[in-house]
Amino acid sequence: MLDKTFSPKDVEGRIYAQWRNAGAFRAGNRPQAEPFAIMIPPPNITGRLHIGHALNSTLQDILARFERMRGKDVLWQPGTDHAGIATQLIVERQLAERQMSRVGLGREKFLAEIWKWKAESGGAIVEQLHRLGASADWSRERFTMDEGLSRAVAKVFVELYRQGLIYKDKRLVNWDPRLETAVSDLEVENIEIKGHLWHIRYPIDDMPGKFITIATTRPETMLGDTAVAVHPDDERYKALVGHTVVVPLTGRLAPIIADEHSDPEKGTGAVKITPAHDFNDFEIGKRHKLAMITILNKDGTLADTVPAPYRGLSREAARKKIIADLDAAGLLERTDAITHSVPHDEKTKTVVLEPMLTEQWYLNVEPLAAKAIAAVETGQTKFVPENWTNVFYSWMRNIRPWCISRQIWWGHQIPIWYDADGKIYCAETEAEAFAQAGGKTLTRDTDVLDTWFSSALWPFSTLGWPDKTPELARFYPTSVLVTGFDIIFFWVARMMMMGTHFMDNVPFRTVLIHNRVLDEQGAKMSKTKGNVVDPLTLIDEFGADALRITLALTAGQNRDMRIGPARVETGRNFATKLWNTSRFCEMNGCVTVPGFDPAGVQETVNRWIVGETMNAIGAVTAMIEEQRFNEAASNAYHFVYDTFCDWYVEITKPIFQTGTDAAKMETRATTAWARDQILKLLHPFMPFITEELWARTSEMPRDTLLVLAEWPKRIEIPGTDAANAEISWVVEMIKGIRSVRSEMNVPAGAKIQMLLTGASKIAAERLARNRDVILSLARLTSADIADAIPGGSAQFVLEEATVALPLGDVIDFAKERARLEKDLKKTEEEVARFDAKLSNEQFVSRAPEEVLAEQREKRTEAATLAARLADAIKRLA
RNA sequence: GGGCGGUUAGCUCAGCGGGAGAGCACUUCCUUGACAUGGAAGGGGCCACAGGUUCGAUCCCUGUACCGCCCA
Repeated sequence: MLDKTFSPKDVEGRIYAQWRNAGAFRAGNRPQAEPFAIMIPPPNITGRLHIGHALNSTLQDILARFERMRGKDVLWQPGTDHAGIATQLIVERQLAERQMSRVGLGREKFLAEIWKWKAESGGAIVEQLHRLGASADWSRERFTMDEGLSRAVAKVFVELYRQGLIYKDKRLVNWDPRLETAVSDLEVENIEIKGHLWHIRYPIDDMPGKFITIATTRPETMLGDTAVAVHPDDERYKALVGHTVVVPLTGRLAPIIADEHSDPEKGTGAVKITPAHDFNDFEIGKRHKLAMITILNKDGTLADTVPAPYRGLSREAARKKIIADLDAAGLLERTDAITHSVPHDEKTKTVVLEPMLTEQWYLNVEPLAAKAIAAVETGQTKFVPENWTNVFYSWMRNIRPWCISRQIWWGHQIPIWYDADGKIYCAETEAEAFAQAGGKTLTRDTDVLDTWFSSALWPFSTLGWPDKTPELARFYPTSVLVTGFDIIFFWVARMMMMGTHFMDNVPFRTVLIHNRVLDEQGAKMSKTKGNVVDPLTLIDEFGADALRITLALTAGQNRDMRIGPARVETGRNFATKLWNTSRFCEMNGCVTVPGFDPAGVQETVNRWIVGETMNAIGAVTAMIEEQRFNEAASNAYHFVYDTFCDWYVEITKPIFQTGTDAAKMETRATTAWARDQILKLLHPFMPFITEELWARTSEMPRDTLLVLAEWPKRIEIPGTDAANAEISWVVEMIKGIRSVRSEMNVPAGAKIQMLLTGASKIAAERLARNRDVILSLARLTSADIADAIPGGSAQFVLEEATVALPLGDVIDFAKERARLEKDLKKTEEEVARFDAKLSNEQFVSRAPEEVLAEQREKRTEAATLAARLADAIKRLA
């Protein structure tokens, strides 16, 4: 006997182990079947499961379980990435606590420390995915720093190098002065902060007493100024172009140049140019062949290239001193308070990044992007929803060279070696490089590659590339990638480029972009705000199934979704309902009958639920196929809750109490069958509870675990339409009676009589067949056909007939009249609306015939109802 | 500045050319033999605004306002 409620925490761990022991998640078990592959967007090893992962993984799992049940050979490829910067940061911090440092340890020992950390803490997120029920093939779990994946990285680098697409260049990069490494453009977060616009006078060298005033938000960079620029058409400054200024505090002479970049509307219209510390200025510097003076050390302090008083100062201190010094010199004209956006590091959002002139490795991604764009244009890869295609295009069409080197140690070290003369050798292995160099002494480039470089290879490196493995042949291109819109640039774009370039085929057929998860108030979750919803807490409190079905129900076609405990309660309540309805089935002896044929049932209510179940199967299947998860979940939810629990189970209760043996037997079998279909339909959304019920609702051991059971198929069953008409009639009858009872304040316990007048032969037969159900669910003592309606009756109209409830003294005539008149008024308004439409010549002549017929039909129905209501009111008097 | 999304019941959202829907919240009633993590019955909406297309617009088009996101 099932317990009264479902206890997720007692079940989830056991069931998950059962699935894994059965090898249920393994790919490759069905060599004859159609393959279906999903690549997990690898979470990074420093990560903890957040609600976004929970949504992402739930959707992938729904697809994986659905396709597995449909008989496909499913590969859901799991794994993690090494998160170069984040991981190094964590381990460095831990070393600092032990009074140790990265540099102190040296590269080799430091890397050993990271591997040690990875072994201890790097698997947390994987464990958390297990708790969610993720049915990934863990036997194939990969890590971007694995031997095989590292080999893929080396091979890709070498090939791209040989193709001339990877090159070294000295240009501006976004520099993180705390980590002392270059970071990607995408890892820069521009944050609006309050600052100042300082107006500074630059004396003109050959015009004593004359100044040109520039405006800047970063006065400290003036120490690296090598020009002042004005717009060529700016009349105010035309005469000054070609003259020279003396850059204050440095005494350096710098030309006043004309360049379209200067915006006459902004500031004073004259801008200082610091080519080594500003992206725009860098371009201007190149155009005008200006000197590029780097004034910062790698740690962000001022370098020896600046005048002595400022050397070694932090950027902040230097700014303060410079402003004070300018002020003292009478060169500070004005200070405006403004807000402007300042580049910060994405991780901590506390470090101001600097454009720095450094030598880095770049990948010329333009030719790769062209292939990726073409693949989307020709429909080889589709974005769902489609409008994300434009986001992809706009990024790809404006793509810039990708700076792939990082000045850190944790990651794939760049496969480049230098000899004593600085000659470059690029090879997949050290031995190969030595061979190339003819045995010369070589030193390896100390930089590592951007983490995304290896992530970009994920769809094929995890399948064994560069080896020609069977998995690669079978599962590439993968079926669908499920991810959030925030990483279209980061990851999707890069996988598309590497996939099309190296595999000559797209990495995935569909890119499914899901919602971004906000908190219950609609705010972006962040640690600093403290509004992070922890999925594990939700799982502890409500169960993984409750969280999953809630996520699925909420995952609509809009951009955001909100999640919090209050919402997950809905899912938990649904799980309880499912549990208890199964418990009810059990108590009434509903056990699965082998070979049960749903087409063979005789009882109307059974034929009806068979038809409804088929409809639900059709709808849920179609909606998952269309990747409309909320629609799929919602269809399943309402079928189970409304159709099965609220009506089917209630209608069959009298059969179990007073029905014939044959009716009981058939109803038990049908109930068990419908319940089994429900467990299957819900399995992708709520795998734990359905698996548990699958096992516990069967007297005989099941042939298979539910996870491997066959997805139900929708079949046309003859006679379900008639059954549906009859049960709908019964339901309307019961609802009508309940409604009148409630409005007339008939006590819930009081049993009353019902008389059906004006009934057709069909209605009379329906009443006879379903009398027990109606008596029970509407709480009646009798339900009979009558010729006339007794006085003191409450009434309502059911199709051609009128239902009368002789309430005698109980009835409040004024109230009853008001109730009927309200209905009548509504119905008459409806009739009037249809009349207006149907008397519109334009409508009658232009609307399609079927619409016209439909409107006439509806008009007739409404008119009939109105007439009956009018009769009912007349009888009251 | 460029691009994209949103504006529907108190809240969160579905719907998307021919009779306004769900969940939660709210009101009333119900310790009915699966379930109070439950059941029954209700109240509540000029579908942001203004034009246009159409026989007909919450739905399509244009514009406006406001909110949000991304990019510069």
